[in-house]
Amino acid sequence: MDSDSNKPDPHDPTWSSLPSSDSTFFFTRDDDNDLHNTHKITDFTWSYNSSDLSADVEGYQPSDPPTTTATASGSSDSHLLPGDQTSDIIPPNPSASSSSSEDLADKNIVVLFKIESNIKGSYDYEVKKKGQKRIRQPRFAFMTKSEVDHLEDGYRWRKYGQKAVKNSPFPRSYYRCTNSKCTVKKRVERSSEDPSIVITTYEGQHCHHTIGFPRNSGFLSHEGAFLGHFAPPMSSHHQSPFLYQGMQFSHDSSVTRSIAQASISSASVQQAHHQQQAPSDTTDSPSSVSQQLPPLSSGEGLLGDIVPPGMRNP
DNA sequence: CGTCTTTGACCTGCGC
DNA sequence: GCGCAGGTCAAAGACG
Repeated sequence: MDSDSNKPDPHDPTWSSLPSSDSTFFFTRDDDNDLHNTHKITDFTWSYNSSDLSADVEGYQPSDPPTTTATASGSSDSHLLPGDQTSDIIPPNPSASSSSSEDLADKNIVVLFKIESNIKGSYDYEVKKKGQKRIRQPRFAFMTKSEVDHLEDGYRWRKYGQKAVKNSPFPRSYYRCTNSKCTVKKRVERSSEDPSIVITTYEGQHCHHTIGFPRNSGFLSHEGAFLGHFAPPMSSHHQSPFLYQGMQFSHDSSVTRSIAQASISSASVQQAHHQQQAPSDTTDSPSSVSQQLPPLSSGEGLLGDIVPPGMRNP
């Protein structure tokens, strides 16, 4: 019964589903995880593909190995309704993060959230469009406290649309993976309630590697080197060095990698920002985010490219 | 010249 | 059927 207490129960008043568009649900817990009021790191990952639904959830503590791991699994063959799917999914254990909430609040990072439940109760639903069937793929959304709207995640994206969102002063941007064989899309929008939070929704799964050696883009060159450390080949089942982040990837979910990479990118930005704001603050845990990353040259690389000039140290 | 962003038009689903 | 909102297309322009 203990494990059930961590499941989002629609009848449990301590769990709530934040309103969001379409069929996306952000589960949070009023007593501990109010995304609008707290800035906690609660890193966890999801593995999700067409034949198997599973999730690895890990509480993250800066100085300790992951203390909480939960796994939920299911099968698309079971024809679960959306509610059933999400109720099978175990969100991060609030207690695992609460022990370090003071430190984590300083990191100024929000993470994230899984989701996905498909419209109309079907796992994959099809929509006829000009004689063709369009398959709506599973979606994953997460929230990141970031000043950067479009979080880098190791893939190249082409923006194909932007729309104003009702009841929100911030537009929603639509991106598509630039790989012609890849159908992954993502939406990026800012929370209307907390403009510092970026909501990114991925749809689909990459069928290719991240960008290892991109074109002559300064950012991507650094990023490629960065991801070269972190992103295993899709065929690899070795443990990812992302364990440094308290994350663990299961199977081959490139979407999961995208999410985690974006989260780390954001974490790096926020960490840089944090250091810039309080350069003399040495009270951070020695295993804070940036210190767990492979060394990057000072002011260069990922941080140097992501962080707006105004945020950088001179 | 290739790539990417912008942006108005268009398409689709849904509620009334 | 109509209107609204979300999502997508594609032409035009910007940029390196």
